[in-house]
Amino acid sequence: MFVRSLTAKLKQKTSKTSNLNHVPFLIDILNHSFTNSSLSHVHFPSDISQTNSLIASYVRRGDPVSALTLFHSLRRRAHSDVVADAYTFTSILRASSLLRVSGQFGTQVHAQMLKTGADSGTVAKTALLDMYSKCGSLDEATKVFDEMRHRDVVAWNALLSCFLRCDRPVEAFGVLREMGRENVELSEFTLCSALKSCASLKALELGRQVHGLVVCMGRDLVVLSTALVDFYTSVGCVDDALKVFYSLKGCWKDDMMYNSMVSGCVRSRRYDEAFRVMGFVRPNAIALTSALVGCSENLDLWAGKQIHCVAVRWGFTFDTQLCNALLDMYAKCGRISQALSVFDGICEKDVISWTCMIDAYGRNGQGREAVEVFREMREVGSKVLPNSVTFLSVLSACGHSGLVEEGKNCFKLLREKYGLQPDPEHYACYIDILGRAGNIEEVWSAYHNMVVQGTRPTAGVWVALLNACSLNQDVERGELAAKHLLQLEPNKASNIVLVSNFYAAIDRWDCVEELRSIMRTKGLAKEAGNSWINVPGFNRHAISLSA
DNA sequence: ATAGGGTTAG
Repeated sequence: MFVRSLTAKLKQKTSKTSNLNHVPFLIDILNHSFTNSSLSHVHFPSDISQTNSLIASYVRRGDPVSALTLFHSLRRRAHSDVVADAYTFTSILRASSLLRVSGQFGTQVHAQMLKTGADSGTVAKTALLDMYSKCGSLDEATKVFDEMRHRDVVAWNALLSCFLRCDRPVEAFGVLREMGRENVELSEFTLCSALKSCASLKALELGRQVHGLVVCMGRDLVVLSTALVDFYTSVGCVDDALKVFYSLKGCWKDDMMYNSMVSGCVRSRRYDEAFRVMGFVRPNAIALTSALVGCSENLDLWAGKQIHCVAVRWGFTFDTQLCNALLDMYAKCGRISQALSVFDGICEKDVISWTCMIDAYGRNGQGREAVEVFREMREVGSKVLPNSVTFLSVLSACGHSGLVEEGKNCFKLLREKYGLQPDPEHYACYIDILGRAGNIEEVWSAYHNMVVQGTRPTAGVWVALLNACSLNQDVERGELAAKHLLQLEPNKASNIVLVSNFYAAIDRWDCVEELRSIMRTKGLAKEAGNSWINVPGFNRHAISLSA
Protein backbone atom coordinates (compact mmCIF):
# COMPACT_ATOMS: atom_id res chain seq x y z
CA MET A 1 0.00 0.00 0.00
CA PHE A 2 1.66 3.18 1.19
CA VAL A 3 4.99 1.45 1.45
CA ARG A 4 4.83 -0.13 -1.98
CA SER A 5 4.05 3.16 -3.67
CA LEU A 6 6.92 4.74 -1.78
CA THR A 7 9.27 2.08 -3.06
CA ALA A 8 8.15 2.79 -6.60
CA LYS A 9 8.68 6.52 -6.10
CA LEU A 10 12.10 5.93 -4.56
CA LYS A 11 13.06 4.03 -7.68
CA GLN A 12 11.73 6.76 -10.01
CA LYS A 13 13.50 9.48 -8.15
CA THR A 14 16.92 7.89 -8.04
CA SER A 15 18.33 10.42 -10.46
CA LYS A 16 16.86 13.45 -8.71
CA THR A 17 18.03 15.26 -5.66
CA SER A 18 16.62 13.34 -2.73
CA ASN A 19 19.30 12.94 -0.08
CA LEU A 20 18.84 9.21 0.09
CA ASN A 21 19.67 8.96 -3.59
CA HIS A 22 23.33 9.30 -2.74
CA VAL A 23 23.08 5.95 -1.05
CA PRO A 24 21.70 3.52 -3.63
CA PHE A 25 22.46 0.52 -1.40
CA LEU A 26 20.06 1.94 1.14
CA ILE A 27 17.32 1.90 -1.49
CA ASP A 28 18.22 -1.73 -2.20
CA ILE A 29 17.85 -2.54 1.46
CA LEU A 30 14.50 -0.80 1.52
CA ASN A 31 13.26 -2.63 -1.57
CA HIS A 32 14.24 -6.00 -0.21
CA SER A 33 12.73 -5.51 3.16
CA PHE A 34 9.35 -4.02 2.38
CA THR A 35 7.49 -7.28 2.23
CA ASN A 36 8.36 -7.96 5.87
CA SER A 37 8.20 -4.41 7.03
CA SER A 38 5.71 -3.66 9.77
CA LEU A 39 5.06 -0.33 8.06
CA SER A 40 2.70 -1.80 5.51
CA HIS A 41 -0.02 -1.92 8.16
CA VAL A 42 0.49 1.50 9.67
CA HIS A 43 -1.15 4.83 8.99
CA PHE A 44 0.92 7.90 9.05
CA PRO A 45 0.95 9.81 12.34
CA SER A 46 -0.06 13.43 12.06
CA ASP A 47 2.29 15.07 14.56
CA ILE A 48 6.00 14.80 15.21
CA SER A 49 5.92 13.35 18.72
CA GLN A 50 3.75 10.45 17.54
CA THR A 51 6.05 9.94 14.57
CA ASN A 52 9.06 10.00 16.89
CA SER A 53 7.68 7.36 19.21
CA LEU A 54 6.80 5.20 16.24
CA ILE A 55 10.32 5.53 14.82
CA ALA A 56 11.85 4.87 18.24
CA SER A 57 9.77 1.75 18.70
CA TYR A 58 10.85 0.40 15.32
CA VAL A 59 14.47 0.91 16.31
CA ARG A 60 13.91 -0.73 19.69
CA ARG A 61 12.30 -3.70 18.00
CA GLY A 62 15.31 -4.06 15.68
CA ASP A 63 13.49 -2.90 12.54
CA PRO A 64 15.68 -0.04 11.31
CA VAL A 65 14.35 -0.29 7.76
CA SER A 66 10.85 0.75 8.82
CA ALA A 67 12.34 3.56 10.91
CA LEU A 68 14.35 4.91 7.97
CA THR A 69 11.42 4.56 5.59
CA LEU A 70 9.20 6.55 7.88
CA PHE A 71 11.93 9.16 8.26
CA HIS A 72 12.34 9.41 4.52
CA SER A 73 8.65 9.91 3.88
CA LEU A 74 8.64 12.56 6.58
CA ARG A 75 11.29 14.47 4.71
CA ARG A 76 9.42 14.13 1.43
CA ARG A 77 6.37 15.69 3.00
CA ALA A 78 8.34 18.66 4.20
CA HIS A 79 5.57 21.07 3.20
CA SER A 80 3.37 19.67 5.97
CA ASP A 81 3.88 20.82 9.54
CA VAL A 82 5.34 17.49 10.65
CA VAL A 83 9.07 18.28 10.74
CA ALA A 84 11.91 16.14 12.09
CA ASP A 85 13.37 17.36 15.39
CA ALA A 86 16.30 16.33 17.60
CA TYR A 87 14.40 13.28 18.89
CA THR A 88 13.76 12.07 15.35
CA PHE A 89 17.41 12.40 14.39
CA THR A 90 18.80 10.55 17.41
CA SER A 91 16.60 7.55 16.60
CA ILE A 92 17.58 7.73 12.95
CA LEU A 93 21.29 7.79 13.79
CA ARG A 94 20.80 4.66 15.85
CA ALA A 95 18.85 3.00 13.04
CA SER A 96 21.63 3.70 10.57
CA SER A 97 24.21 2.17 12.93
CA LEU A 98 22.02 -0.93 13.22
CA LEU A 99 21.92 -1.24 9.44
CA ARG A 100 25.68 -0.66 9.30
CA VAL A 101 25.00 1.91 6.59
CA SER A 102 28.26 3.67 5.81
CA GLY A 103 29.29 6.98 7.25
CA GLN A 104 28.00 8.75 4.16
CA PHE A 105 24.38 8.43 5.25
CA GLY A 106 25.24 9.44 8.80
CA THR A 107 27.08 12.51 7.52
CA GLN A 108 23.98 13.51 5.55
CA VAL A 109 21.86 13.19 8.67
CA HIS A 110 24.44 15.31 10.49
CA ALA A 111 24.11 17.97 7.77
CA GLN A 112 20.32 17.98 8.15
CA MET A 113 20.70 18.38 11.88
CA LEU A 114 23.05 21.34 11.47
CA LYS A 115 20.58 22.96 9.08
CA THR A 116 17.66 22.67 11.49
CA GLY A 117 19.69 23.35 14.63
CA ALA A 118 18.79 19.94 15.99
CA ASP A 119 22.44 19.11 16.69
CA SER A 120 23.04 21.41 19.62
CA GLY A 121 21.90 19.37 22.63
CA THR A 122 24.04 16.93 24.59
CA VAL A 123 21.85 13.96 23.68
CA ALA A 124 21.95 14.76 19.96
CA LYS A 125 25.71 15.29 20.04
CA THR A 126 26.22 12.00 21.89
CA ALA A 127 24.17 10.21 19.25
CA LEU A 128 26.37 11.80 16.56
CA LEU A 129 29.54 10.84 18.43
CA ASP A 130 28.33 7.26 18.66
CA MET A 131 27.39 7.16 14.98
CA TYR A 132 30.86 8.34 13.91
CA SER A 133 32.49 5.96 16.36
CA LYS A 134 30.58 2.99 14.91
CA CYS A 135 31.57 4.07 11.37
CA GLY A 136 35.22 4.07 12.44
CA SER A 137 35.59 7.87 12.04
CA LEU A 138 37.61 8.52 15.19
CA ASP A 139 38.47 12.10 14.19
CA GLU A 140 34.87 13.11 13.52
CA ALA A 141 33.76 11.51 16.77
CA THR A 142 36.31 13.37 18.90
CA LYS A 143 35.47 16.58 17.05
CA VAL A 144 31.81 16.22 18.08
CA PHE A 145 32.91 15.57 21.67
CA ASP A 146 35.07 18.70 21.68
CA GLU A 147 32.10 20.79 20.50
CA MET A 148 29.95 19.70 23.43
CA ARG A 149 29.25 22.37 25.98
CA HIS A 150 27.75 20.14 28.63
CA ARG A 151 29.23 16.69 28.92
CA ASP A 152 27.32 14.24 31.04
CA VAL A 153 28.52 10.78 31.99
CA VAL A 154 26.82 9.24 28.92
CA ALA A 155 28.82 11.47 26.59
CA TRP A 156 32.06 10.51 28.35
CA ASN A 157 31.13 6.83 28.17
CA ALA A 158 30.43 7.13 24.45
CA LEU A 159 33.88 8.65 23.93
CA LEU A 160 35.41 5.88 26.00
CA SER A 161 33.80 3.09 23.98
CA CYS A 162 34.78 4.94 20.82
CA PHE A 163 38.48 4.54 21.70
CA LEU A 164 37.96 0.92 22.71
CA ARG A 165 36.17 0.15 19.47
CA CYS A 166 39.20 1.48 17.55
CA ASP A 167 41.49 -0.66 19.69
CA ARG A 168 43.11 2.29 21.48
CA PRO A 169 43.11 1.20 25.13
CA VAL A 170 45.83 3.68 26.12
CA GLU A 171 43.72 6.61 24.94
CA ALA A 172 40.76 5.05 26.74
CA PHE A 173 42.77 5.20 29.97
CA GLY A 174 43.45 8.85 29.18
CA VAL A 175 39.70 9.45 28.98
CA LEU A 176 39.21 7.68 32.32
CA ARG A 177 41.85 9.88 33.96
CA GLU A 178 40.24 12.98 32.48
CA MET A 179 36.87 11.85 33.86
CA GLY A 180 38.46 11.63 37.28
CA ARG A 181 39.88 15.16 36.97
CA GLU A 182 36.50 16.53 35.91
CA ASN A 183 34.80 14.73 38.81
CA VAL A 184 32.40 12.86 36.55
CA GLU A 185 30.39 10.33 38.53
CA LEU A 186 31.18 6.94 37.02
CA SER A 187 28.35 4.69 35.89
CA GLU A 188 28.29 0.93 35.32
CA PHE A 189 28.91 1.63 31.62
CA THR A 190 32.14 3.40 32.58
CA LEU A 191 33.27 0.46 34.70
CA CYS A 192 32.53 -1.93 31.88
CA SER A 193 34.74 0.01 29.48
CA ALA A 194 37.39 0.39 32.17
CA LEU A 195 37.51 -3.39 32.57
CA LYS A 196 37.85 -3.81 28.84
CA SER A 197 40.82 -1.43 28.79
CA CYS A 198 42.42 -3.31 31.68
CA ALA A 199 41.86 -6.61 29.88
CA SER A 200 43.53 -5.51 26.67
CA LEU A 201 46.48 -3.92 28.50
CA LYS A 202 46.69 -6.86 30.94
CA ALA A 203 46.59 -4.40 33.83
CA LEU A 204 45.85 -6.80 36.68
CA GLU A 205 46.12 -4.46 39.67
CA LEU A 206 44.11 -1.69 38.06
CA GLY A 207 41.43 -4.20 37.05
CA ARG A 208 41.22 -5.44 40.63
CA GLN A 209 40.56 -1.87 41.73
CA VAL A 210 37.77 -1.58 39.16
CA HIS A 211 36.40 -4.85 40.52
CA GLY A 212 36.26 -3.11 43.88
CA LEU A 213 34.20 -0.30 42.36
CA VAL A 214 31.87 -2.88 40.80
CA VAL A 215 31.33 -4.44 44.24
CA CYS A 216 30.69 -0.98 45.70
CA MET A 217 27.94 -0.49 43.16
CA GLY A 218 26.17 -3.20 45.12
CA ARG A 219 24.22 -4.73 42.29
CA ASP A 220 24.73 -8.02 40.51
CA LEU A 221 24.86 -6.96 36.89
CA VAL A 222 25.31 -9.66 34.32
CA VAL A 223 27.06 -7.37 31.82
CA LEU A 224 29.58 -6.16 34.38
CA SER A 225 30.17 -9.69 35.63
CA THR A 226 30.82 -10.82 32.06
CA ALA A 227 33.34 -8.03 31.65
CA LEU A 228 34.97 -9.13 34.93
CA VAL A 229 35.11 -12.76 33.79
CA ASP A 230 36.65 -11.68 30.52
CA PHE A 231 39.14 -9.43 32.29
CA TYR A 232 40.26 -12.08 34.78
CA THR A 233 40.63 -14.80 32.14
CA SER A 234 42.58 -12.55 29.79
CA VAL A 235 45.12 -11.77 32.53
CA GLY A 236 45.34 -15.48 33.32
CA CYS A 237 43.42 -15.48 36.61
CA VAL A 238 40.84 -18.15 35.80
CA ASP A 239 40.12 -18.87 39.46
CA ASP A 240 39.11 -15.25 40.08
CA ALA A 241 36.89 -15.43 37.01
CA LEU A 242 35.26 -18.63 38.26
CA LYS A 243 34.69 -16.97 41.63
CA VAL A 244 32.86 -14.11 39.92
CA PHE A 245 30.91 -16.57 37.80
CA TYR A 246 29.74 -18.81 40.63
CA SER A 247 29.05 -15.99 43.07
CA LEU A 248 26.62 -14.27 40.73
CA LYS A 249 23.33 -15.16 42.38
CA GLY A 250 20.99 -12.25 42.06
CA CYS A 251 20.45 -12.27 38.32
CA TRP A 252 19.95 -14.47 35.33
CA LYS A 253 23.14 -15.68 33.65
CA ASP A 254 22.73 -15.32 29.91
CA ASP A 255 24.51 -16.96 26.97
CA MET A 256 27.22 -14.31 26.74
CA MET A 257 28.13 -14.84 30.36
CA TYR A 258 28.48 -18.62 29.89
CA ASN A 259 30.34 -18.24 26.62
CA SER A 260 32.83 -15.87 28.16
CA MET A 261 33.44 -18.30 31.03
CA VAL A 262 33.74 -21.36 28.77
CA SER A 263 36.13 -19.72 26.31
CA GLY A 264 38.15 -18.26 29.18
CA CYS A 265 38.63 -21.72 30.70
CA VAL A 266 39.58 -23.17 27.32
CA ARG A 267 42.09 -20.39 26.61
CA SER A 268 43.81 -21.20 29.91
CA ARG A 269 43.60 -24.95 29.25
CA ARG A 270 41.26 -25.54 32.17
CA TYR A 271 39.21 -28.06 30.26
CA ASP A 272 37.56 -29.74 33.25
CA GLU A 273 36.31 -26.37 34.45
CA ALA A 274 35.08 -25.54 30.94
CA PHE A 275 33.00 -28.70 30.80
CA ARG A 276 31.67 -28.15 34.30
CA VAL A 277 30.42 -24.71 33.24
CA MET A 278 28.95 -26.21 30.07
CA GLY A 279 26.87 -28.49 32.27
CA PHE A 280 24.83 -25.48 33.40
CA VAL A 281 24.14 -23.97 30.07
CA ARG A 282 21.47 -24.47 27.50
CA PRO A 283 23.68 -25.25 24.50
CA ASN A 284 24.47 -22.46 22.08
CA ALA A 285 26.72 -22.55 19.03
CA ILE A 286 29.39 -20.26 20.45
CA ALA A 287 29.90 -22.14 23.73
CA LEU A 288 30.09 -25.43 21.82
CA THR A 289 32.64 -23.94 19.43
CA SER A 290 34.85 -22.83 22.32
CA ALA A 291 34.56 -26.20 23.99
CA LEU A 292 35.53 -27.98 20.76
CA VAL A 293 38.78 -26.04 20.70
CA GLY A 294 39.43 -27.46 24.15
CA CYS A 295 38.83 -30.98 22.80
CA SER A 296 41.24 -30.40 19.89
CA GLU A 297 44.01 -29.14 22.13
CA ASN A 298 43.40 -31.90 24.63
CA LEU A 299 43.01 -34.57 21.92
CA ASP A 300 39.80 -35.53 23.69
CA LEU A 301 37.89 -37.30 20.95
CA TRP A 302 35.35 -38.66 23.39
CA ALA A 303 34.20 -35.25 24.59
CA GLY A 304 34.39 -33.92 21.04
CA LYS A 305 31.98 -36.59 19.85
CA GLN A 306 29.57 -35.73 22.66
CA ILE A 307 29.62 -32.12 21.55
CA HIS A 308 29.06 -33.19 17.96
CA CYS A 309 25.93 -35.07 19.07
CA VAL A 310 24.65 -32.07 21.00
CA ALA A 311 25.28 -29.84 17.98
CA VAL A 312 23.29 -32.18 15.73
CA ARG A 313 20.50 -32.47 18.29
CA TRP A 314 20.16 -28.67 18.57
CA GLY A 315 20.46 -28.01 14.87
CA PHE A 316 23.75 -26.12 15.02
CA THR A 317 25.32 -28.00 12.13
CA PHE A 318 24.48 -25.16 9.77
CA ASP A 319 26.89 -22.93 11.66
CA THR A 320 30.06 -22.78 9.56
CA GLN A 321 32.26 -21.68 12.45
CA LEU A 322 31.09 -24.50 14.68
CA CYS A 323 31.65 -27.01 11.86
CA ASN A 324 35.16 -25.63 11.31
CA ALA A 325 35.98 -26.29 14.94
CA LEU A 326 34.40 -29.75 14.68
CA LEU A 327 36.39 -30.56 11.55
CA ASP A 328 39.60 -29.38 13.20
CA MET A 329 38.84 -31.44 16.31
CA TYR A 330 38.42 -34.66 14.28
CA ALA A 331 41.55 -33.88 12.27
CA LYS A 332 43.71 -33.24 15.34
CA CYS A 333 42.41 -36.46 16.90
CA GLY A 334 43.46 -38.32 13.75
CA ARG A 335 39.95 -39.10 12.45
CA ILE A 336 40.39 -37.95 8.87
CA SER A 337 37.32 -39.60 7.37
CA GLN A 338 35.13 -38.01 10.08
CA ALA A 339 36.78 -34.67 9.37
CA LEU A 340 36.04 -35.07 5.68
CA SER A 341 32.41 -35.90 6.28
CA VAL A 342 32.01 -32.76 8.42
CA PHE A 343 33.76 -30.76 5.68
CA ASP A 344 31.46 -32.16 2.99
CA GLY A 345 28.45 -31.24 5.08
CA ILE A 346 29.33 -27.54 5.36
CA CYS A 347 26.97 -25.65 3.03
CA GLU A 348 28.85 -22.36 3.08
CA LYS A 349 32.51 -23.24 3.31
CA ASP A 350 34.72 -20.30 4.19
CA VAL A 351 38.49 -19.96 3.88
CA ILE A 352 38.92 -21.53 7.31
CA SER A 353 36.91 -24.64 6.35
CA TRP A 354 39.14 -25.18 3.32
CA THR A 355 42.37 -24.44 5.23
CA CYS A 356 41.43 -26.84 8.04
CA MET A 357 40.70 -29.63 5.58
CA ILE A 358 43.98 -29.10 3.73
CA ASP A 359 45.82 -29.06 7.02
CA ALA A 360 43.95 -32.20 8.17
CA TYR A 361 45.30 -34.16 5.21
CA GLY A 362 48.73 -32.57 5.46
CA ARG A 363 49.31 -33.42 9.12
CA ASN A 364 48.13 -36.98 8.40
CA GLY A 365 50.77 -37.43 5.72
CA GLN A 366 48.22 -37.38 2.86
CA GLY A 367 49.88 -34.65 0.81
CA ARG A 368 48.24 -35.62 -2.47
CA GLU A 369 44.77 -35.31 -0.96
CA ALA A 370 45.73 -31.95 0.56
CA VAL A 371 46.87 -30.67 -2.84
CA GLU A 372 43.67 -32.01 -4.38
CA VAL A 373 41.48 -30.11 -1.87
CA PHE A 374 43.56 -27.00 -2.58
CA ARG A 375 42.92 -27.45 -6.31
CA GLU A 376 39.16 -27.85 -5.70
CA MET A 377 39.22 -24.68 -3.65
CA ARG A 378 40.69 -22.69 -6.53
CA GLU A 379 38.28 -24.12 -9.05
CA VAL A 380 34.98 -23.06 -10.53
CA GLY A 381 32.23 -21.63 -8.44
CA SER A 382 34.33 -21.40 -5.32
CA LYS A 383 34.19 -17.78 -4.25
CA VAL A 384 36.62 -18.41 -1.44
CA LEU A 385 40.17 -17.13 -1.93
CA PRO A 386 43.11 -18.85 -0.24
CA ASN A 387 44.96 -16.64 2.27
CA SER A 388 48.51 -16.84 3.56
CA VAL A 389 47.53 -19.45 6.17
CA THR A 390 46.05 -21.65 3.44
CA PHE A 391 49.30 -21.49 1.51
CA LEU A 392 51.26 -22.34 4.62
CA SER A 393 49.10 -25.44 5.11
CA VAL A 394 49.60 -26.53 1.50
CA LEU A 395 53.37 -25.95 1.64
CA SER A 396 53.64 -27.80 4.90
CA ALA A 397 51.58 -30.70 3.50
CA CYS A 398 53.90 -30.88 0.47
CA GLY A 399 56.92 -30.87 2.78
CA HIS A 400 55.60 -33.73 4.92
CA SER A 401 54.86 -35.84 1.83
CA GLY A 402 57.89 -34.92 -0.27
CA LEU A 403 55.81 -33.36 -3.06
CA VAL A 404 58.47 -31.16 -4.61
CA GLU A 405 56.82 -30.11 -7.86
CA GLU A 406 53.50 -29.42 -6.13
CA GLY A 407 55.31 -27.36 -3.50
CA LYS A 408 57.12 -25.30 -6.12
CA ASN A 409 53.88 -24.74 -8.00
CA CYS A 410 52.13 -23.64 -4.82
CA PHE A 411 54.87 -21.16 -3.98
CA LYS A 412 54.59 -19.73 -7.49
CA LEU A 413 50.80 -19.37 -7.22
CA LEU A 414 51.13 -17.56 -3.92
CA ARG A 415 52.98 -14.66 -5.50
CA GLU A 416 52.01 -14.71 -9.15
CA LYS A 417 48.33 -15.56 -9.10
CA TYR A 418 47.19 -14.37 -5.69
CA GLY A 419 49.57 -11.44 -5.33
CA LEU A 420 50.50 -12.37 -1.75
CA GLN A 421 53.84 -11.53 -0.17
CA PRO A 422 55.38 -14.72 1.26
CA ASP A 423 56.08 -14.55 5.00
CA PRO A 424 59.32 -15.96 6.45
CA GLU A 425 57.26 -19.03 7.47
CA HIS A 426 56.39 -19.66 3.83
CA TYR A 427 60.07 -19.45 2.89
CA ALA A 428 60.99 -21.82 5.71
CA CYS A 429 58.51 -24.45 4.43
CA TYR A 430 59.63 -23.93 0.86
CA ILE A 431 63.32 -24.22 1.74
CA ASP A 432 62.51 -27.38 3.65
CA ILE A 433 60.83 -28.89 0.58
CA LEU A 434 63.77 -28.01 -1.69
CA GLY A 435 66.32 -29.26 0.84
CA ARG A 436 64.64 -32.64 1.24
CA ALA A 437 64.58 -32.97 -2.54
CA GLY A 438 68.35 -32.51 -2.64
CA ASN A 439 68.32 -29.20 -4.50
CA ILE A 440 70.81 -27.31 -2.37
CA GLU A 441 71.43 -24.63 -5.02
CA GLU A 442 67.69 -23.97 -5.30
CA VAL A 443 67.58 -23.73 -1.52
CA TRP A 444 70.10 -20.90 -1.51
CA SER A 445 68.57 -19.16 -4.47
CA ALA A 446 65.21 -19.17 -2.62
CA TYR A 447 67.04 -17.64 0.35
CA HIS A 448 68.61 -14.91 -1.80
CA ASN A 449 65.25 -14.22 -3.38
CA MET A 450 63.80 -13.70 0.04
CA VAL A 451 66.51 -11.25 1.02
CA VAL A 452 66.10 -9.35 -2.26
CA GLN A 453 62.36 -9.08 -1.54
CA GLY A 454 63.22 -7.39 1.72
CA THR A 455 62.07 -10.23 3.98
CA ARG A 456 64.30 -10.69 7.02
CA PRO A 457 65.11 -14.33 7.78
CA THR A 458 63.71 -15.55 11.09
CA ALA A 459 65.06 -18.33 13.28
CA GLY A 460 62.65 -20.69 11.51
CA VAL A 461 64.25 -19.88 8.15
CA TRP A 462 67.76 -20.56 9.53
CA VAL A 463 66.51 -23.86 10.95
CA ALA A 464 65.24 -24.89 7.52
CA LEU A 465 68.50 -23.79 5.88
CA LEU A 466 70.60 -25.65 8.44
CA ASN A 467 68.57 -28.84 7.96
CA ALA A 468 69.00 -28.54 4.20
CA CYS A 469 72.77 -28.17 4.66
CA SER A 470 72.94 -31.22 6.94
CA LEU A 471 71.08 -33.32 4.40
CA ASN A 472 73.18 -32.08 1.48
CA GLN A 473 76.62 -31.91 3.16
CA ASP A 474 76.87 -28.16 2.49
CA VAL A 475 79.61 -27.54 5.05
CA GLU A 476 80.49 -23.86 4.60
CA ARG A 477 77.04 -22.38 4.22
CA GLY A 478 75.76 -24.68 6.95
CA GLU A 479 78.20 -23.12 9.42
CA LEU A 480 76.93 -19.72 8.34
CA ALA A 481 73.32 -20.79 8.99
CA ALA A 482 74.32 -22.24 12.37
CA LYS A 483 76.04 -18.99 13.33
CA HIS A 484 72.97 -16.90 12.46
CA LEU A 485 70.61 -19.26 14.25
CA LEU A 486 72.64 -19.22 17.45
CA GLN A 487 72.92 -15.45 17.27
CA LEU A 488 69.13 -15.05 17.03
CA GLU A 489 68.21 -17.62 19.68
CA PRO A 490 71.31 -18.52 21.69
CA ASN A 491 69.51 -20.13 24.63
CA LYS A 492 67.10 -22.41 22.88
CA ALA A 493 68.08 -26.00 23.52
CA SER A 494 66.51 -27.38 20.34
CA ASN A 495 68.63 -25.02 18.22
CA ILE A 496 71.86 -26.20 19.83
CA VAL A 497 70.80 -29.80 19.28
CA LEU A 498 70.11 -28.97 15.64
CA VAL A 499 73.54 -27.39 15.18
CA SER A 500 75.14 -30.35 16.88
CA ASN A 501 73.26 -32.69 14.51
CA PHE A 502 74.66 -30.67 11.62
CA TYR A 503 78.23 -31.18 12.85
CA ALA A 504 77.52 -34.87 13.35
CA ALA A 505 76.25 -35.08 9.76
CA ILE A 506 79.52 -33.62 8.45
CA ASP A 507 81.66 -35.77 10.80
CA ARG A 508 82.93 -32.96 13.01
CA TRP A 509 82.53 -34.81 16.29
CA ASP A 510 84.86 -32.41 18.09
CA CYS A 511 82.29 -29.63 17.53
CA VAL A 512 79.47 -31.93 18.66
CA GLU A 513 81.25 -32.55 21.93
CA GLU A 514 81.92 -28.82 22.42
CA LEU A 515 78.25 -27.97 21.89
CA ARG A 516 77.16 -30.63 24.35
CA SER A 517 79.44 -29.16 27.00
CA ILE A 518 78.07 -25.68 26.23
CA MET A 519 74.58 -27.04 26.82
CA ARG A 520 75.67 -28.53 30.12
CA THR A 521 77.26 -25.30 31.35
CA LYS A 522 74.17 -23.30 30.33
CA GLY A 523 72.03 -25.86 32.12
CA LEU A 524 69.95 -26.52 29.03
CA ALA A 525 68.19 -29.74 28.21
CA LYS A 526 66.07 -30.47 25.19
CA GLU A 527 62.44 -30.65 26.20
CA ALA A 528 61.15 -34.18 26.08
CA GLY A 529 58.70 -34.90 23.31
CA ASN A 530 55.30 -36.03 24.42
CA SER A 531 52.08 -37.35 23.04
CA TRP A 532 48.66 -37.87 24.46
CA ILE A 533 46.66 -41.02 24.59
CA ASN A 534 43.22 -41.59 25.98
CA VAL A 535 42.72 -44.71 28.00
CA PRO A 536 39.11 -45.88 28.09
CA GLY A 537 37.66 -45.18 31.49
CA PHE A 538 40.23 -42.50 32.30
CA ASN A 539 40.69 -38.92 31.30
CA ARG A 540 37.02 -38.59 30.50
CA HIS A 541 35.08 -35.57 31.52
CA ALA A 542 31.64 -36.21 32.86
CA ILE A 543 29.83 -33.68 30.75
CA SER A 544 26.14 -33.47 31.20
CA LEU A 545 24.91 -31.16 28.47
CA SER A 546 21.23 -30.57 28.88
CA ALA A 547 20.31 -32.09 25.55
C1' DA B 1 22.51 8.97 23.59
C1' DT B 2 26.71 5.00 26.20
C1' DA B 3 28.53 -1.38 28.09
C1' DG B 4 29.91 -7.89 27.82
C1' DG B 5 31.11 -13.65 24.28
C1' DG B 6 33.41 -17.70 19.23
C1' DT B 7 36.86 -20.48 14.58
C1' DT B 8 42.21 -21.57 11.04
C1' DA B 9 49.23 -22.70 10.76
C1' DG B 10 54.88 -25.43 11.90
